[in-house]
Amino acid sequence: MTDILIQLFCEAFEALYQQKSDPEQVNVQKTRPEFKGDFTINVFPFLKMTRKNPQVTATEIGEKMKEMSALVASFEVIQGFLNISLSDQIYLEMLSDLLKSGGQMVAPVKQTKKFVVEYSSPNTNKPLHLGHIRNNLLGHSVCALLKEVGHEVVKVNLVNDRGIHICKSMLAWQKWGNGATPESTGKKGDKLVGDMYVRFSQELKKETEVLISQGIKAEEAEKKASLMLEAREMLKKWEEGDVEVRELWERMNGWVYDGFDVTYKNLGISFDKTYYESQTYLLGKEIVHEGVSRGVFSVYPDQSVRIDLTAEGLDEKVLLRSDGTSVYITQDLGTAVMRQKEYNADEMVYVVGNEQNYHFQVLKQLLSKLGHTWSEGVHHLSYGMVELPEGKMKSREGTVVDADDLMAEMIFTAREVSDESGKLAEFPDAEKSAVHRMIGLGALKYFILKVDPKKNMLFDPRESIEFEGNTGPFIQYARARINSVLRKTTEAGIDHLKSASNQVCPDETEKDLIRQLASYSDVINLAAREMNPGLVANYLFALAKSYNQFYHDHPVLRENDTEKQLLRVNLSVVTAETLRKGMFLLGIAMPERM
RNA sequence: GGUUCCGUAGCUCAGUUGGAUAGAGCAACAGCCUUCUAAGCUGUGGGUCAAGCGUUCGAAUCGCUUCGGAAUCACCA
Repeated sequence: MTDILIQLFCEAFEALYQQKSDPEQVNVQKTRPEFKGDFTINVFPFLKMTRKNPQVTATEIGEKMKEMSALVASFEVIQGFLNISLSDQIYLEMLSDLLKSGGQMVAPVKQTKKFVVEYSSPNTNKPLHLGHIRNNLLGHSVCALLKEVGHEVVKVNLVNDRGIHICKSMLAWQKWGNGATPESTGKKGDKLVGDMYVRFSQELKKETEVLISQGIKAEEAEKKASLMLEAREMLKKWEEGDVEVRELWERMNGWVYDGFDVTYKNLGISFDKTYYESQTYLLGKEIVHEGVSRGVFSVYPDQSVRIDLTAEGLDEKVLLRSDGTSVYITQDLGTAVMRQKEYNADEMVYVVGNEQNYHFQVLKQLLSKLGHTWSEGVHHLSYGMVELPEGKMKSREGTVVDADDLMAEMIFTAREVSDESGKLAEFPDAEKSAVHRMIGLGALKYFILKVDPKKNMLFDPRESIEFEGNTGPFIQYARARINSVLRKTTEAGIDHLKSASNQVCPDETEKDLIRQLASYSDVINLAAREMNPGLVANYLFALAKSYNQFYHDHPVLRENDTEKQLLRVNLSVVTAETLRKGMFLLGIAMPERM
């Protein structure tokens, strides 16, 4: 819609002043409610070209636009703002187009690309928590958005399955696990392994406290503790391929994956491909060695490999330890190169918390130094931390919010609220719990996704399970009510696939709804470009709110004028579909009734 | 100390190429169900957009400075 107006404006401008106006400069926005009109164009940027005052310029352009197109019904000029009122006919056409396309279609981007998006990236020493939830929801939604606008998307997970952390869990299991398995304890595998990790930390703490009391410094004590030495020894054995260690490692990681699968399934998250660091960590070394031979990286006297990035505003970075082992960035270098070889992507997106901003700056810089032109497409989708009302989550203080527990609580609360209302009373139990799930998870997902990804967010458990106001269930409810209306109109034999005739005049509320519905495609495109699902969430909330206002005083079934009734049915159909599609892009399911 | 990000109503957040009198939700208060699902709708109160200076027709938005908060600057991941 705005595209058409911009074009019309430019044509009118050229016809009037024999000069071309830059379409980029044309600022079209919704007219503020206190003024008459539908869309507003600001003429200030063009005054230098017209050499006339704002009032005259806007009036002249307005008149020309009206003359050139039937789109413009009338206009008003206030302080350099050209407020254009569109004809009723246009609104009916917009609605009819939306209806014909089967609800909502998103205009594809001009240039489609291939994206590889990495998200989730868990460690196998502890269960998924609230922070992972934000990551997973973001990754999932961004992928859905990119696909929706026409890009090709490969969703990948990179599991950090090796390293000292998992050795700690393994060691603790050997020492204090008593042979416990998920089967024998009935515990989820990731939880069991997580418990072992906690146990290790506790025992290590005890040991270091003893050492400290003997006068050894804290840092030293942790390094010298026998448990730590044992863990390191185990890591070494792992790297050497020790059969016993490898077997235990595979067994315990297997438990973790079974546990993760359950959590992912609950959350509705999936991947096209899963990478494991154990299979990729060696690749980075080769790349670093190659970099050395090409003079990109330098070997220092202590045999460590480094690069000086101070000229780029960064610091000196170690790429290989003096003992020749790889560090974090070495691995990421390897996986990036491997992944690019495999997929030849135009864009490589990493959904990773903002604590790693520096890391990704370095990674991109290194890839570029190595001569990989595709490093331009490396993009760190950095998101803010999730904090609790009492502060940051700290595993030491037991304030970490477990993903499984959180989901279960949300669903439980949904059940309570639903049972209290009695709205699903005559539903079979299976269907009821399915709806409770959708509501509970809808609340959780929406609560997290509505916030701008790059900002830190506060997760207040009390607020997250609210089902009123700007929440997921509010939007689900709006659609469930529409469904209810549509069921009844269908029963009454009203054909909602027929467009309303052009005899009807939509009122302001109805026009407002149509305008919002018509902007869906633009919103999705913007959200995809910015990789910001929050834009979709806010749009859907505003749309649901507008529909609720409409619903309140625009009866559908009881409307006697059949043309008006048809218009309202059509509005309801398109709104319901828009809400459903939009929420789908956020990974949120919509109950038919609630 | 260097770098990056953030600071908008009591609380949580919108506000996207700089546009009219800065908006929602929650919380508070007052109304609306014999009428398509009240998980809804309507209204009231609530602001020095952290502070200052600058850029210009116009700044929450851009620049500089200051204050406050966060992250990071590992031979951890």
